[in-house]
This record gives sequence, C-alpha cells and structure tokens, in this order.
Amino acid sequence: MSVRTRIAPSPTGAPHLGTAYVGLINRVFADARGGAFVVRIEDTDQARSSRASEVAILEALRWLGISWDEGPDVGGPHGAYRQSERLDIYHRHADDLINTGAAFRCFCTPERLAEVRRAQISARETPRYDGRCLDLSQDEIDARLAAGEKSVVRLKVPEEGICSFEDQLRGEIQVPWMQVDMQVLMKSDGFPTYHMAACIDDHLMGISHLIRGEEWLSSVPKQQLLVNAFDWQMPRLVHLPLIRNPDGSKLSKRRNPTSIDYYRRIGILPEALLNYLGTLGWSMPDERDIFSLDEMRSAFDLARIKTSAPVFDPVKLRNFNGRYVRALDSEAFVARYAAWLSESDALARIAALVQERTEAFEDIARQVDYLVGSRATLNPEDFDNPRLETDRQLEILAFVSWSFEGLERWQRDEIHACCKTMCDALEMKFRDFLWPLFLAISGRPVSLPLFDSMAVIGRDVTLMRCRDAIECLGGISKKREKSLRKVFEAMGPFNRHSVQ
RNA sequence: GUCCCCUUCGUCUAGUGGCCUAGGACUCUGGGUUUUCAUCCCAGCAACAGGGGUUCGAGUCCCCUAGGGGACGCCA
Repeated sequence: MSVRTRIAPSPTGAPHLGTAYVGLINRVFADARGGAFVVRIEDTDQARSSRASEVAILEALRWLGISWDEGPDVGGPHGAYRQSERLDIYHRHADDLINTGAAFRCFCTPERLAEVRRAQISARETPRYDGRCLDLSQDEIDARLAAGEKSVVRLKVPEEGICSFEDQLRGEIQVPWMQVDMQVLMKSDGFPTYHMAACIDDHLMGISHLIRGEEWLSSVPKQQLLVNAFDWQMPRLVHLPLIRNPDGSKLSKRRNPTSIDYYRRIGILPEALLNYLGTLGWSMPDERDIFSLDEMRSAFDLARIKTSAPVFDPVKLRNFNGRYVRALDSEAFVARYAAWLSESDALARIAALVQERTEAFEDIARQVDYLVGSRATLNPEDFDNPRLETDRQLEILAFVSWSFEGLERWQRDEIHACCKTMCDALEMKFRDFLWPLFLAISGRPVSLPLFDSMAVIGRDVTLMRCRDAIECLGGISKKREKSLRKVFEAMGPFNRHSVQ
C-alpha cells in the first residue's frame, strides 16, 4: 500500500504554526516512505471561511518550504481539493447512511438542543444528543421535509459497548460508546461537518496515514462508525502532541503570536522556523538540533515522535534563527536581508511617507526605525496623558485589536475607517483616541502617519505591538476582558467597512 | 462534571531493564577572546511528579495517587 498523507487546514484565519507543524511531519513522513502529501482545504464553515485565508495559508506553507503533491492550486487525480466543491459527494454518502440506517434525520432546533445541553450540564451529565428524532416514522419525516422544516443528518451511535482503535504512537485506546455523541453529519445549510467530510475525503483521496493533532483523538470513534458504515478501511492513526503556550494550554494567540506570517515579518528565516518546529516532539537519532528539511526527511522515523506536548519557546526560536543567520555567507546575508526589507513593497511605501519629511538623508533613519525594525521598548510612564486615563487607553487598545482581527483587507483606508468609526462610537476626539496607538506602533507619541505605518508593518506585527502595549500598561484581567468584550460587541461591528 | 491522552533540568529533548555518578540544546551565572557590544570558546546552576509493586537490577515494565492537557458545537 502506498503511503499518502494530508493536512486539511480550514481557511478561517491567519496561517497557524500548528498547521505548519502538522504539515511538516506529514510531508517528511510521506517523503521518508516514498509517498505523496496532499493539502485539502476544509471550507465547510460558510460563515468563517474565506478565500483570502486559504491563499495566505498556502503562501505561508510555500514560504516555509513545505511543498505538496496534490492540492487546490496544483490539482491532482483526487480533486476537488476544496470541500465546498465536493458537496454532491457528501450528499450521496449522507443518503447512503440514512438508507442503511447508520444515520438519521433530526429536526431539533438549536434552541432546544441548547436547552437540553444546559439541563444535562446542571445534572452533571455528559452533554450529548438526547435521541428525540431517533425513531421518527418515515411518514413524519417526509411530511416535515415537505413542509420545508430545517433538518440535519445525525450519526447513530451504539448505546453500549466499547469502541477500540489503535494509535500508532499510543497503542490501543478504548472509549465507551456511551461517551460518544450522535454527531451532526450534514448541517441544515446543506454543508457537511468536519467529521463527515474529512472521513469521506480521506477515503476517496486514498489517505493511508492520518497524522494530525491530538485534539482529534476523541473523535476517532465517530470516524470509525462512519468508516464501518461505508465498509471502508480505517487509515493508520497518528496523533501528534499539541504545541502549547508557556502556561501549558493549547497554543493560542492570546499568549503567543501563532501566525506564521508574524515570524516572517519579524525576519525569522523559514528554514530556521522549520528546523525549530522539527525539534518539537521529535529529535534526530544523533541528537543534532540543527538540521535541514532534507536531513529530517532522510532520518525521519515515526517512532521517534514523543506523545507529550511541547511548549513553544520564542526565545529558542530566535537562537536557532541567529545560528542560521550567522551561517549565511555575506553575499547571501545581504540578499536575504534586502529581500526581507523590500517584501510586499515596503520600501517604496516607506519612501512615500518619508520623502516630504526629509531635508537630508540623515533624517530618514530615525523616522523609519520602527518600520524596518522593532520599535522601542515602552515604559508605563510613556503613556501618561492628562486627558486620557490608563483604563481608557487599555480599552482603546483592546477594542482596536479585536476589530483589526476581523478586518477584511489590511490597507490604510480600511484601518482608518475602522478606527474612526470606533472613535466616534466612543465619543472621543480622534487625536486623543490615537494617542495609545501611536505609542503602541511606533514607540513614541509622534511618528509617521499611523495607518500607513500599520499597513507597512502588517496586521500580525500591529496586533503584537498592541498586545505588548496592553501588557506594558498592566494588562487586562480575564474578568475585565469579558466585560469589555460585551461592551465591544454591543457597540457593533467596526470592521465591516467597504472603502473604495 | 464525564471520557481520553500525557508526566526526565525553568523550556526543548537523549534515554526502549545494567553503558545513568542521568547526556545535549535554549535560558541564566561566572570566566576567556574582542577598542565596546554581539559572536566564539571554557566552566557552572538545574530534572527522572509521589507512592506501591515486578526484577539480581527500573528513568526505562505494571498498578494507584496527584498534576497538566484535550474532547464533550448545525467550528474545524
């Protein structure tokens, strides 16, 4: 049997380090076994998926040097590689499941389900579907369907017994069927859920080894049920440890920059990032910590993957990157630095900002320092402003960060419109509103135009600098954040501007 | 709460019953080289979660406890 692996990112945000990590292991394993590696886009969440995110994810992987043999951009014999383009396949399979009795139609409303869940939680039970629609008569189903009632397709799950499966890293794992919920397979919008789509696609695309994050371990029983219902073969399962924040929780942007683009923007070399990722949960047989993708490929062995979850350490990443940078010969160093500086036209955009403020070229460097490098380290006193209390400044920084995350296009006019609307909603003078933002972005109260600056340094770095400013001002407690979120959401969306 | 997974220096890891007086890397500390800084070199601090077994022998195998994490969505 030929080895085929895949990653299946969902295009719902910035390219995530976790995607790169899982992608790296899948790529390298496929190569070590002479197999193929597939990228499939899981865009079954209509509300959150975007083509921009898909493009960004593929571009980030490419930048890292992770290539794929089949995918939405390069095609392949098992297409389409975008789930939204495979809807008919899922519908056919859903019908099969209903016909064979492996699944059933469910008319329960989200409201009722929420109610059931609440009751179960307060009764200290595991929240799961209560089986209300399990035994509807065919006549009733037909009638309600004909009446245009919304419905979903749910998976039938055994009432008792044990589900047993094998993980290549952890051995046999047993889960009581009692613990498994009657998962929704087809949503009422006609789109499949992850469980349905991934299972079918993995089979149809001939995936031999499912190498993915540990968060999927508990969904294996559902997948097994589906595989058996279709009379297919289960792929081999490899559940990778989850990369974690310094506090031990699953890696999230709350505590760390998790976007691959962020590391690209601050000047991390792709080969250094890939190397560092390769040392998480895996090690070279000879204990070398610096190794190339090719070296990892030829030495790769699944058995050397650890099952305990590593902490992502940005300090060590920087150390790795430093070693790579210093190993460059001087010509390559210049070339790489120049390429980084002029990425996405930054130099030209900076020049446009700085030219009219220049009498002699010697004036330039100090104006653009925070655009071509990190900004100055801030002290709490830097934010002192008689017209603006610290709390107010924190609020502005938090609100702005939140709305930036959802901003569709990262361009000066959009950023400006977003801030202006929010400023008006807060009934503040724009000048005051901008105070903490200038400090956060440039490190000083006066700098080159703010929104152009943000556009130049990019969304991820902007967000990171805002977060850092918030920390500098003493941070925001979980409790405070919660209440601020409410206020923020009540004020309405600030990131839906359509600026020409 | 329920189920599942995990547990070696602060962090990433080596270790698959005797080679372990537990090794390497990052961080930190001290020293050397360097006009400064950085690099580089040398040295140092620092760990088998706890308790029971199995065995001549346990970081390595088994059990219990504790701790951590994940899942429990018409998100993936």
